[in-house]
Amino acid sequence: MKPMTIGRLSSAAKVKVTTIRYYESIGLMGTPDRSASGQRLYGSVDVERLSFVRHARELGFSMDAIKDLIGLQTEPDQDCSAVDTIAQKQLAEVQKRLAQLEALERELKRMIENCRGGKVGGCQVMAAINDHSECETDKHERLKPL
Amino acid sequence: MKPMTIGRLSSAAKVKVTTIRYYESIGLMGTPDRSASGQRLYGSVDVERLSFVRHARELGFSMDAIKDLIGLQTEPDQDCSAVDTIAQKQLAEVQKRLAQLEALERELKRMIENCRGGKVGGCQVMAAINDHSECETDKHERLKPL
DNA sequence: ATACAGTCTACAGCGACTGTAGGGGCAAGT
DNA sequence: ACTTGCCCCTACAGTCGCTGTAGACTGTAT
Ligand SMILES: [Zn+2]
Ligand SMILES: [Zn+2]
Ligand SMILES: [Zn+2]
Ligand SMILES: [Zn+2]
Repeated sequence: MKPMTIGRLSSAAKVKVTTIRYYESIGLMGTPDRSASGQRLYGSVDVERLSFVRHARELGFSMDAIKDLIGLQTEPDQDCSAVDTIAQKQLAEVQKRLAQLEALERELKRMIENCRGGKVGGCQVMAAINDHSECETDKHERLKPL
Repeated sequence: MKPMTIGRLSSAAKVKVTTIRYYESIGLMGTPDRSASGQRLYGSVDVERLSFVRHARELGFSMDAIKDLIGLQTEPDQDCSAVDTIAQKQLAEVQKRLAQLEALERELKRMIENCRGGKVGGCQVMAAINDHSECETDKHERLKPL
């Protein structure tokens, strides 16, 4: 149960040192104990918490959603429907993005297939970017990070 | 052929006024003429160029790629293979992101299906986020914006 | 004792915008 | 001529989730 420094936590949880400090700054990791010289000290509970955050990020959850999930984790007697709602929202986001990207894939493929080479002036890829008429226009919503 | 103000260009090309000024600031739109009082003045060629940029953005191309495409557009006698290479790279990006998101979808679905309700302490969604062992780990690369 | 790796704070930068503050301009209606 | 109200201008801060940098200090191994 001896405390570990931020570097050890970093390799245990596979989250970069700078990212851990960033998470602390946005209130995701609480304020750790400090050694006499001011170094942050962590325990195994922090490894778990940080691994949880990492996996949630890998699943595409926003920091806000993760804050909510961590809040719920500390109240294990509450009904889990709040958790499931967050996960379902995330699934819906992922599926929406999938639909958008599938449309992009079709459009890009079509553009590339139509091009028979030659000069830029006659390139079908260029023409297709210039011309919106072949779009699945409703799929051209803003692509946000996910 | 009378010039239009930035607002007219904005509605003609469906790109926000602030975004047009931003594109100018990063060198994507050249430096427009100005009226005596300093207002930007555009012509129909700018509508086309800006629409091209918008469609390329909607297709997920980065600003750097779009700069390259615009550069190529002004040399219509070159071979179009450079264009096609950019488009193929973009398609590859889209397909990579699709694979990642499909893995996320499967993982989220499985988590949600496994949850039988009850308290947070026993929630399978929480458990699955805590436990990486059921992951398609290789699909957990960083999700970058696209 | 010295070298080297790790840690500290504070701040700037990324991409692709969006929003705000505080001003000036322009056409139509009265 | 004057007012109303929208349009335009610049310059800068904020968004998200980090990442990188600078410069100083600490901890450990040889
Ligand atoms: Zn081509
Ligand atoms: Zn399209
Ligand atoms: Zn549940
Ligand atoms: Zn996973």
